[in-house]
Amino acid sequence: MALGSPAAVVLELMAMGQQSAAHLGELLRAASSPTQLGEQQELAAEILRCCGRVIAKLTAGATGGSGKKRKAVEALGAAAATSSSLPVTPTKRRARGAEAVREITSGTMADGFIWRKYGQKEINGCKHPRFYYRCAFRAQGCAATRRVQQSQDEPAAFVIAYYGEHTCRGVAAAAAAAWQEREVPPAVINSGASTDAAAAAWGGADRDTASHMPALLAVEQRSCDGDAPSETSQGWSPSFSSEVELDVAGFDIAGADEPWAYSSPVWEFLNGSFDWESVVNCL
DNA sequence: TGCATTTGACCGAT
DNA sequence: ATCGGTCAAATGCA
Repeated sequence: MALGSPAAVVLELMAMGQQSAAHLGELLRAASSPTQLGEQQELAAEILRCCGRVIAKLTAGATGGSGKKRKAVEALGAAAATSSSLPVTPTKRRARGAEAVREITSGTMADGFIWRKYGQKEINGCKHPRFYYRCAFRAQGCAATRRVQQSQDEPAAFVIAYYGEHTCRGVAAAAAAAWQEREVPPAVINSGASTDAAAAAWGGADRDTASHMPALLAVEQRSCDGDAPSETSQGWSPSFSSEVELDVAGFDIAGADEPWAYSSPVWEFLNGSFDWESVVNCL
């Protein structure tokens, strides 16, 4: 299945849905009374099953998918097994082993947010290094960070722990609105090949900067003052300058000429303009 | 030349 | 003392 093809888009969306449903299940378990629990849990489980069936169908129907890609898909399915816990107020230096706001296992590093890498560390007892990212809108006061660790036994999977809450959603949403007003022409989907798991997880380019546009950001909007990203010098200006390559949930978008211009099948899905007919034909 | 990324150093927690 | 998280100078790329 070609990366960026309609079927790939559906696969990606289903994985996102599966992840969300799993998270919802967690929340329900925590918030519901025992009497409500059964029905709500069943509903969440039903969503998971539906997503799972679509993913299974698409995976089975995929032509010539590499082993690596398959693994990534499997890992996405495994992402349903997520856990959430207590919120943590970010401090300058996080206490070792401090609990993440959310921790997931995913076949992709794409999560709809824009991250900037600020560190990498070899961790005792881990084959793979650990990556540290913070939100690209740190200058606007967004304190969200995440820690990415390639899974020991499943190289195509990444354990992603999130710390702090995003307060930059309003910025991204405003940018999205601006984009829609401008009716940017269709962007080019970059489906470049990748060799290692990390690169694959980024959808072909091992670049985290400006790579994951707010598919999720636009869903949940929260205000955050500040305009375009502006932090500079020693690196806190997100790289949405002239030639931006964007990647929404794993699909690279090249050719946008606006800092916040982005277009992708995933985005089309989210704003309701997705071409379902092509998907049906594809299947 | 300006930018993002890399990587060794630093610092706080255990 | 050790380990993990962050900082920031050095480096590389467009």
